[in-house]
Amino acid sequence: MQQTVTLSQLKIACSNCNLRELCLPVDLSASEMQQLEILSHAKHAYARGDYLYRSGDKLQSLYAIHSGSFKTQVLHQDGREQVTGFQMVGEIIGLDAISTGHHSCDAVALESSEICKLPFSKLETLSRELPSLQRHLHKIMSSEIVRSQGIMLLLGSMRAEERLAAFLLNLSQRFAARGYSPTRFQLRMSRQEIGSYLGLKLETVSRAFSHFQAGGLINIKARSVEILDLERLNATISQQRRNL
Amino acid sequence: MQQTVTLSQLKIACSNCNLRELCLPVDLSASEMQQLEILSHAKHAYARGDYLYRSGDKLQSLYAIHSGSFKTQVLHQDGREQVTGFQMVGEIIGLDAISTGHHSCDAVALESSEICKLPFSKLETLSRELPSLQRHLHKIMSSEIVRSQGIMLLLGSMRAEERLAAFLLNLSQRFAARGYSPTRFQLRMSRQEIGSYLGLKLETVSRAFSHFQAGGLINIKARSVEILDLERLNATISQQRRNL
DNA sequence: ACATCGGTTTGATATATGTCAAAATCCATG
DNA sequence: CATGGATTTTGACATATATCAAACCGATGT
Repeated sequence: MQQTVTLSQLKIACSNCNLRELCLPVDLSASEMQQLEILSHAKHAYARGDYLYRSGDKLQSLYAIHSGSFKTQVLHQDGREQVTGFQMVGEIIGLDAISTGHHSCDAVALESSEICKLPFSKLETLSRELPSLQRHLHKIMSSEIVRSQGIMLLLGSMRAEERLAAFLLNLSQRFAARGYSPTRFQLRMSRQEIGSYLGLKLETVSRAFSHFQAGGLINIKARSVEILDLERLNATISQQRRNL
Repeated sequence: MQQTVTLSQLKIACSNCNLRELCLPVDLSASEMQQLEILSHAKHAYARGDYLYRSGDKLQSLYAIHSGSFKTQVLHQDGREQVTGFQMVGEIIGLDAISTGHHSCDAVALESSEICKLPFSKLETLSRELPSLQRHLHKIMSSEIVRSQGIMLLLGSMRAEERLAAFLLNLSQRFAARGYSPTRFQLRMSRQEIGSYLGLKLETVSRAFSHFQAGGLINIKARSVEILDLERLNATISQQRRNL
């Protein structure tokens, strides 16, 4: 017999560990809830620069970011590196390791951060019993696929300033979704890292920022950003055409 | 009571529908096998240029390519398009739709092709009962994530000829894995499409091909490719450095 | 307060790739 | 087998972004 819990109870359970991405507004029995909770009790701290995992590490867990932020990067043998994403509170990382059982990229803390580890084998077992968890896991993975389609579009067919505008707008939305200001925020990453992510050199990133500033689109001083004109920033994308 | 089937039986079942990616060398009971088979009986034909699905279409199935090949592409509102992948026999497409319940890209046949539809809801139900199917589904999704990391690296930090070399080598491996020659094959896509995929203009693709040909790395005439020097083609990548 | 060090901005110049255009080739169709 | 439209190749030139270098700035620690 199932004793269902209310949505608010569930939310409290979630906010314990801030599993924004993992929790769904679904009915779960109390015992199911408990099962879910055992997944996410341990919390681990990382300092700026710490590796959450490295390419080649064995798959153990997925990682829910409880606070702080991370970057993921892939390294080519010759030392080239490419930042593949910036992750913030509530996002799940580590999905790359499911494919081979070993991570295919590094995850590095951009600031002091806390992580909830979600042992993957437990997650798999549990998601066989909880369809809504299963569904959600699938959605998280699929979202990551969709996200990377967006990056491909960006890298493959946008020019420098369009890329940077897209980047800023994406951050803006994600901050907004977390209840922070969509127009004033701190960048957690360097120009170099932004450049790597966007397929640009750091100087190009810097110049594009300066240009946006000169145009009155943003205010930027070092790493603190204020978006002054979301409208025009949006219009920046898809203005300069480049018919690939 | 479970009556397990042998590996070879399973392979036969797979080769029916060529679900290279979907089937695992695992023990399944005969009834489980039957369940799996009901997924994959229908086969559908597509002609060159036909859409398998379009961006916005509702998620119905995942699609296993039984023969032929496809491209996937995302469209930006302004008409810009980016090819996000070329898929061939045995590969599964449609994963992008799981996230929102609607497809986020188009899938277009590059030649006459046949598709096995795998109704996603059945796949989800079934994978709750068959852990090895569950695991495999997860692996397929994760592989797609890993693949796109590779594309990001390519688009973000390689130069034109490196990209094209990586592209050719990737095709070569995939043909080899399917029992075809790794050194002689037909391209199913135009220079334009290759360019879109690699973030280059078609002229640049053409020039790079010509350059490889002049260097004795490949023989290319229209869409038929012969790789003459896999070694040096490999070395092309990671030679010209670009420290992003 | 000062020195130091990474990160950022800005300038001058170089270069890879895009753009435009024309010729060559391929392929489908009658 | 011939024709015409699409695709591909090649050339000349333009341009966005990289490269190299110097100055600037802000945080950190002495």
